[in-house]
Amino acid sequence: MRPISHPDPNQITLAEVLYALGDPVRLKIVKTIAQKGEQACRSCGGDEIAKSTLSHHFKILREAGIIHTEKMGTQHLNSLRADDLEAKFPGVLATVLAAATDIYVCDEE
Amino acid sequence: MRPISHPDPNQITLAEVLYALGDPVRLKIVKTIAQKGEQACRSCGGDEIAKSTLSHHFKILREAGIIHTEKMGTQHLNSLRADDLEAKFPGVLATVLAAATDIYVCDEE
DNA sequence: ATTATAGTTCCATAAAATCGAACTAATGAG
DNA sequence: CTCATTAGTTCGATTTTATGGAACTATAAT
Repeated sequence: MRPISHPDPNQITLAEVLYALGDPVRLKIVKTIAQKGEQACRSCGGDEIAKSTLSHHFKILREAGIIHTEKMGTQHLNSLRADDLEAKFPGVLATVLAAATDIYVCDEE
Repeated sequence: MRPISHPDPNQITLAEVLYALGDPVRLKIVKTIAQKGEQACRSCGGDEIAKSTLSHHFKILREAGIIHTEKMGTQHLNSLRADDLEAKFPGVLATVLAAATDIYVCDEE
């Protein structure tokens, strides 16, 4: 297992951020973290989606600079890089989250 | 050539909009229309990109509900559906456009 | 030590993007 | 009217990306 790497703020591009947000599953993950705080990967996705696919979605979000992933025991805690994003692309994450009314937050414990 | 169809406002989804915006070429097209008004397809894309690919990008934008395409003689005029988008997802398009400082507008005549 | 949990990685398949070439539709020149 | 031009679309082939199952790694708990 390779170490978890995150892009520097100056490596984050708008197109990549929007692309990462442009998927219902990832939008749901982001909204869940925004509303409920740090989340483990498994707490998003329900049973509908394969573990490997979920892992892939988190990778896309991480590489786009949207989330920060930290190892915590057996699980990975994911948080939003809200400050970095706000500094680079003011208002984008906030308006997107506000507009995501049709996306339901994950309800795992 | 099939007639040009556009989604109703109620068919427009946030994920699809963000996905459509999540590509440098399409972001450039949208920014160009926003800044310079209605544009023909060929006026965006320069020489780097194949005609068929450009056509595909316009289709993605159209199907996502971001642009409206109207036939005008031999060319197609594309305009932003800014009002529809603002009504559905307030602030999203505006903040994205404001954040797209690294995207250069097309300079064709 | 063994078992369980959380993720990742690998591999094969399915879906989407890209581009060249052939096509369609409207315009304009002769 | 016919022929050529311009603007886009559509088609088919190739490349890229997504998805999910199976095997693997790492930490924790019993």
